[in-house]
Amino acid sequence: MSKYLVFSAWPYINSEPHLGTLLHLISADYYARFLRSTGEDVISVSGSDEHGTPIEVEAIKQHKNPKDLTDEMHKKILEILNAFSVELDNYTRTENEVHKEFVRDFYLQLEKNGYIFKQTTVQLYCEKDRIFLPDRLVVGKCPYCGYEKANGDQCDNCGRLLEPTLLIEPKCAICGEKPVKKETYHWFFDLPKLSEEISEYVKTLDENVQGYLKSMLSEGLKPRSITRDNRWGIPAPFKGAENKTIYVWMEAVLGYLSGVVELERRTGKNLFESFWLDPETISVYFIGKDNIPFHAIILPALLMASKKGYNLPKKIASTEFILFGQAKFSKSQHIGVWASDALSVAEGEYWRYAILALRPERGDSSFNWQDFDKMVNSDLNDKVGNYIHRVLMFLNERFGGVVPANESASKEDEEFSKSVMALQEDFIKLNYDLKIKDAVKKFVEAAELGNQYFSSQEPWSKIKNNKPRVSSILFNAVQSIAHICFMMYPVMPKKATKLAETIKLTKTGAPEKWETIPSGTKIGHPEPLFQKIVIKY
RNA sequence: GCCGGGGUAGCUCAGCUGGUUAGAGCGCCAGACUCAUAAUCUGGAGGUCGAGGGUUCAAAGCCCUCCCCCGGCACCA
Repeated sequence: MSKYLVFSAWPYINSEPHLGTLLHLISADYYARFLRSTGEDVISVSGSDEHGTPIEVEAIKQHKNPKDLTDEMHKKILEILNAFSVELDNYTRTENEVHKEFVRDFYLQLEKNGYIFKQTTVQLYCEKDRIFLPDRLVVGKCPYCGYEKANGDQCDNCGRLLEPTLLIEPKCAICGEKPVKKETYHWFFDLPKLSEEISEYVKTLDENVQGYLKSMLSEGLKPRSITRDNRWGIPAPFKGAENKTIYVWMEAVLGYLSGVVELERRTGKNLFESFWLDPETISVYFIGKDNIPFHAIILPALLMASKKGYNLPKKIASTEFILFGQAKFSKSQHIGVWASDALSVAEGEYWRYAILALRPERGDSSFNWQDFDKMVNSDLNDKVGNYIHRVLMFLNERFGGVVPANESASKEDEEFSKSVMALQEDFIKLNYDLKIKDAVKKFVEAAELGNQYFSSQEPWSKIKNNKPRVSSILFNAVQSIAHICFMMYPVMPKKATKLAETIKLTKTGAPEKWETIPSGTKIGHPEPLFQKIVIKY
């Protein structure tokens, strides 16, 4: 048994989450459930990332207080997570007091350790909105192609990288007024000081992750500013920084720690020290590729700089993007699938299967409704659901719902049980290797084997003259369902739990033996586990 | 421009430490069965593996050149 910290990237809650955001939360929930079902010691944490400029801007647009806005959004997220059966040990938010206190203490410690310095910079400022504008929030005419709506950091039309000062007729993206240059000062994290340690550390990560960091590392790490002139955020703890807040990213990543502190206080168990300070703890981070620098460089560097001996990220399970057809999900262009759209089409657990089976572990993967239709109606309903149902109905009709004895075993039975057990072993190994996309499909493959077995053995015709043989067939078919149930659990916990109740499967762990449901067990009345859905597309 | 990922059957993808006639699912065509939510099972057709060159007894896989798509390039979270 090992200790595991399972984390999902914290969703930034300026808008409703879409499939891509849900992917990490569902992956983390899946993985935590899998690990626990095999007997590991697991803590899973995530939360709403709710500070920073985009939310402040959104609040200005909606004429709301940022806190009221994120209160609403956080509540909505909790409902969404519930609908997708995501039950982490602690899903919290960056507005919680434990987090704020933790972050302030953490940065004071870094200052004490000599990793913080102050520097003056010049930025664009909107006098009307009283806000410093990040590059992206400045729009204007591209000096290269003349595109009117170029952002301060990049022109979407010609793709060139820009500086806000290069824009012709720069305007504030919020109100359209012309911004002014204004001097300000910020506190910086001295990342270069840790260059060597970070370079060494990065070598312990997946090659895929290293690829994304190559250019960053070869160009040399640069200091990273910790503070912002925003009003909405955690007040910076440094002397003279009373009117500054901490840059969202630099505080949100610390939620992985504060979330465990919070959990510890709630449960009264010694969790923080036990998990976070144990170098043997296996920490797994489910994130998108866009978050790699923060998780593979900034977070470890912060942890190193604290000199507390915190567990550095061990496995960064980053994924590529889920595309909608050929296009990237886009809120402004209404491309993609958002949580509430998804739930109006199918229940959350169907989506868990679809999203995990689509996990873009290798390259970008693309979502389309035809495939989703197939995954739900064919994989889940026709193959898995129908296999379970046909077996249990047969058992009900011919054996009064009582699992018969294995009276007349045959070579085919043995082959079948071996194949299913092999699938289960694959399933376990793939999960430990974080090949979730493949692991998730194993219960469907098991049901396919079951359907083949059942069809080839034809118990419905043998029942006429060879009942002992039929007893064995049903015995084996029922056992296979127990194994399917185990593999299905992390994917669709509620469905699997319902199935477990029906077949009287009491043990929750991996069935070690083929014979998991003893002969003589009276199973419950079978109800179809899945329903077909109708999708308009 | 630099860095990274990708380009394999109509579609979605696997295979990529080089080695039998390149695989799966869906879709399509044909057949079987009736226990089951008309579900299932069996068989078939279909690809010069982005382009060209090279290394090798042997390349989808390694090397070189080029083309196309996506992402990153650090005060966007």
